[in-house]
Amino acid sequence: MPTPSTKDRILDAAEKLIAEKGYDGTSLRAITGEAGVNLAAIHYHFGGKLPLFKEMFERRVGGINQERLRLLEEVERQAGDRPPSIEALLEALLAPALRLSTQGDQGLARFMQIAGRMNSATGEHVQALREVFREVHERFVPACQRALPELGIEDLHWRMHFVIGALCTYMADPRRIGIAADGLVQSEDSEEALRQLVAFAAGALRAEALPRRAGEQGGVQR
Amino acid sequence: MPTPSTKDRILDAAEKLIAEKGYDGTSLRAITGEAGVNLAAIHYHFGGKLPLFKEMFERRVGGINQERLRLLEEVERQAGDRPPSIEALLEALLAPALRLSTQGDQGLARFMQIAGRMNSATGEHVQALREVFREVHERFVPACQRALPELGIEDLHWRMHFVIGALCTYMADPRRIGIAADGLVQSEDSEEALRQLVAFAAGALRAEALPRRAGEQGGVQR
DNA sequence: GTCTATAACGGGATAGAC
DNA sequence: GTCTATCCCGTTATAGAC
Repeated sequence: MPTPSTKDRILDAAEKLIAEKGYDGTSLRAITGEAGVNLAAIHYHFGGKLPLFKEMFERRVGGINQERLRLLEEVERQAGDRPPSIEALLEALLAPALRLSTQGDQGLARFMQIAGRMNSATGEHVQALREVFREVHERFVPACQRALPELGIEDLHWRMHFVIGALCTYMADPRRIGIAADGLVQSEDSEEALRQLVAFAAGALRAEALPRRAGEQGGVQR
Repeated sequence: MPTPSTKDRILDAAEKLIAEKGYDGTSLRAITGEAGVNLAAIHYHFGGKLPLFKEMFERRVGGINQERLRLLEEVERQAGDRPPSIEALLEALLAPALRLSTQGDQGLARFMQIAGRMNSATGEHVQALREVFREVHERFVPACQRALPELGIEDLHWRMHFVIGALCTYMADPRRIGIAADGLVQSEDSEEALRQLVAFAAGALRAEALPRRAGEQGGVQR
């Protein structure tokens, strides 16, 4: 394989370091050190820290979201007129994110960490990139609605948000659940993670809504 | 009400700014500016940025976790010999976090944002504080196991992790779901959030595990 | 396209007067 | 307990040689 270009070396180094220390915690100098390039090279190729981050992010995210949409179309095609199964839809949404983090190179795994953290992070670098997921969101919500005709649209929005939250929390640190469970769980096996998360999310989406309570507010009796 | 002490003004200012810009994105100088105190006062009272963050965090987190444990004991007491309902357990875990963020002062709401973000953030300031939640975790997992005797302990660990992920994602930015749903959702009503998240998590925890697949890896047919 | 050198600034921390 | 002044370092960004 050919030696990566300077640009790619910078992108790879940024990916690695930002995965470890976050955007604010990673200096351009740290990146140049890791990449073995000069500080000025970053400004030459990217124009600054924020554009570098954007390009680093966009390099990866497109493929993942395209794969999600491709799988979604496949599920819908196979379903024909019948509503698709919610498990199949969830797998289309979740599998690319979970799977590409171990099938591809190490850079992809690091990128997934960054993406997972971005879901609940703050800062301008985050705001600039959040809309990249809008198309996926807007395609999957109606599809899930067809799969779950009994579920109100409000409830569905809440629940999709929670599902994404669970996904991103896992992605942000795939090892942590193994640590919390004292090694009882093979938390870095992406097929196991997918199996677990699909079962979890399908059960959650199929749950009956709880009744609204008459303002008593509190009390655990039930 | 008496004028808050310098120490409290610093803590309040740190809370506000870190909620907006994160730990790395908030400078001590920004905090002194917001609090109307001198830079040296921070070092005098706290000894540095990291100790300030720790004290800011510990000021709030203890009460929330104690409330969780108190509610858990109440649920277990009411259940007696019978296994408690999973909804009651989830409410004990989730209600303090969701409710205190709107019942208390604004500082509490900000704190909950920080805590939610810390769940999937990186950096040393995070690592230092993660163990504060261990006792809650270690008390709730067995309680949920009693409520769900059919669920394997491995599966339970995965699912509790996902539930916390959904909770923290909501806490990290309670308005975002309302934005994503185009105002269809009253996302800042903590009682509604509680109702939604308890229903979601109860359905998720009660779901049947999916079968392990025989290594075929991929394919959405089902 | 890559380098050195440096500008211009902001960061956390601290000494010492009051 | 609070202030000023300052140290020392790291930050992004840029000018200009090669």
